[in-house]
Amino acid sequence: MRLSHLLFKTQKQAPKDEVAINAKLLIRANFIQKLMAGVYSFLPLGFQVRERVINIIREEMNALGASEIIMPALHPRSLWEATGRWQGMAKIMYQFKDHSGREIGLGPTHEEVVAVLAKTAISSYVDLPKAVYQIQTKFRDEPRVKSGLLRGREFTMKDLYSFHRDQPSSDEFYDRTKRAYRKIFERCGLNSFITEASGGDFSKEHSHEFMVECPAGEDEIFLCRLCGFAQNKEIAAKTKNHRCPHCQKGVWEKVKSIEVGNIFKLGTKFSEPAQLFYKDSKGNLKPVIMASYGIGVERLIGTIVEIHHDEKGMIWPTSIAPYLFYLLEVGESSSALKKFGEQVYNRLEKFGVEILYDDREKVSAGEKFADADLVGLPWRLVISEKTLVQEKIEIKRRDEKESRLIKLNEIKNYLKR
RNA sequence: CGGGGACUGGCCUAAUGGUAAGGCGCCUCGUUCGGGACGAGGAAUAUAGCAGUUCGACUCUGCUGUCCCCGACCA
Repeated sequence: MRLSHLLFKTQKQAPKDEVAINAKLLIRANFIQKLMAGVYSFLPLGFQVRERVINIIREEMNALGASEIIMPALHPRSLWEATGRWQGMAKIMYQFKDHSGREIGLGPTHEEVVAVLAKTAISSYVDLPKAVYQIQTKFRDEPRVKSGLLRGREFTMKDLYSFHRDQPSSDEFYDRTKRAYRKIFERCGLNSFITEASGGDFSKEHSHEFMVECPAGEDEIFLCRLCGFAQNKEIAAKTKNHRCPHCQKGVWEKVKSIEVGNIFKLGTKFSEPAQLFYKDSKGNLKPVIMASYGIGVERLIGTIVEIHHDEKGMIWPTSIAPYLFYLLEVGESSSALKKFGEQVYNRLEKFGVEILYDDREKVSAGEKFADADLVGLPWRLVISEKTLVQEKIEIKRRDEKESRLIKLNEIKNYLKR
C-alpha cells in the first residue's frame, strides 16, 4: 500500500483535551477520529488493526466449534419485557419510538435475541450443545464515556452464546472458552489474568473477567503473581498478611487493570423467559442451560496501545500491525534513489509482502522517520544513497535501536506474523 | 447522576476590557535532503451558542451546549 493512497495525515500535537494515551496516539496517527464522546470512526490504518484483531478472535471462536452469525441491533421492546430488562437496562439502553410509535431499543447485548433465535434450532437433547457468536456493533448509553477507546457508547463486541443440556456440559465449554480467551489476548500481545467477579444479575456464581494490568485501567483487582489467582475488588477476599487466599504463598497485590473480556454462566435466566426448552431422552421438557462470553474489540485495541507504545508512538505487535513494513527513502530525492525505492516497493508488493510505502514527495526524512515511529509498524525499511550503492536496504525493528543492511531477498526472513 | 476544568481556523497556542496574532498544517516559488529543514509569498467558514453589563467583550456575569477529568454507575 502506498501512503499517498491512504487517508493519511498525522498530527504533531494531540487535541489538548485528550488525556488517554490510546486516544492521543491513535488520533495523532490518524487511525481513528472522534465523532462524539465515545463514538469513533476507524480510518484505513485503524481499520486494518481492527480487522486483524477480529480475525484472531474469529479463528479462536471457530476453533471452539462455535459458528458465526449476525443479529440485529434494532430490538423490539416486547422481547426485553419478557426478561424484565426493558426497565432493568433502561438507563444504559438507547430506547425510542419509530414512526409508527413502536418502541425500539438498540441492543446493548444479545441474550434475549439469541434465545429466541435458538428456539427454532433447539428442540431436543440431540441438538445440544451448540454455540454461536457474532462480531457486531453494540450501543450503550454509558453514564460516563472515558479514556479514548476504553469505554465508548458505540462499539464492536464479539459475543458468544453457548447452549447446553446440563451444567457439566456448560462448565466444560466455559473452561474451554476461558482458555480460548487467554489465547486471543496473548495473540494480541497482552498478558491477561482470569479474575473472579460477581455474577451480577445473571448468576449467584462467580463470573470471570479477563484483566490486563495497566495503569490506565479503570478497575482494580487483587492478584497473586505466583499462582495467577485474581479477584476483582468487589469480591476480593480479605487476607491476613496480604497473602494470596488461593495458594497462601504469593503476595495478594492490588493492581489497576483493564477488563478486556468477561464470561458468564447464565443458567436458565434467559432460556426460561424465552421458553427455550428441549426434550431430554426420557421425553421431559427442560430449560436449556446458557452461558455468554464477551470481548470488546475497540477496548482491546485501546488496551494494546496502552501497553505497547513509547514516547514516539505506537509499537504494534506483529500479529495485528496494519502492515509489517514501513518503507521510506531518505536523502536527496535523486531519480536513481526514487527509482530504487519504487523498484523495491513494487517487487515486495508483487510478492504479497505487507508493506506500507511512504511515497510522499516533498516530505523531509525527519518527518518520515517520525511518522514511521508514530504509526509503529514492526519493521522499518530505509533506502538511501548508502544502501543504493550496495543494492541493499536497511531494516530496523520498531522497538530496537540497531538497524542493519540486508539484501532484498532476505526480506523473506521477516515475513512472519 | 454529583463535583471540577476547558472551549480562539483542521491541530496547538497568544491577545485579560480597546485593530483577533503566531506556530503546525494547507497553496505557490526557490533552496535543502539520515530524525518533525530553510527563505519568500499566499489563503482561510476561528473567539461554542444565546442573553446581559459596557462607549467598547476572546476577556466580566448568567443560561445553554460540547469535550475532558474525578466520583457514582458499569449485563
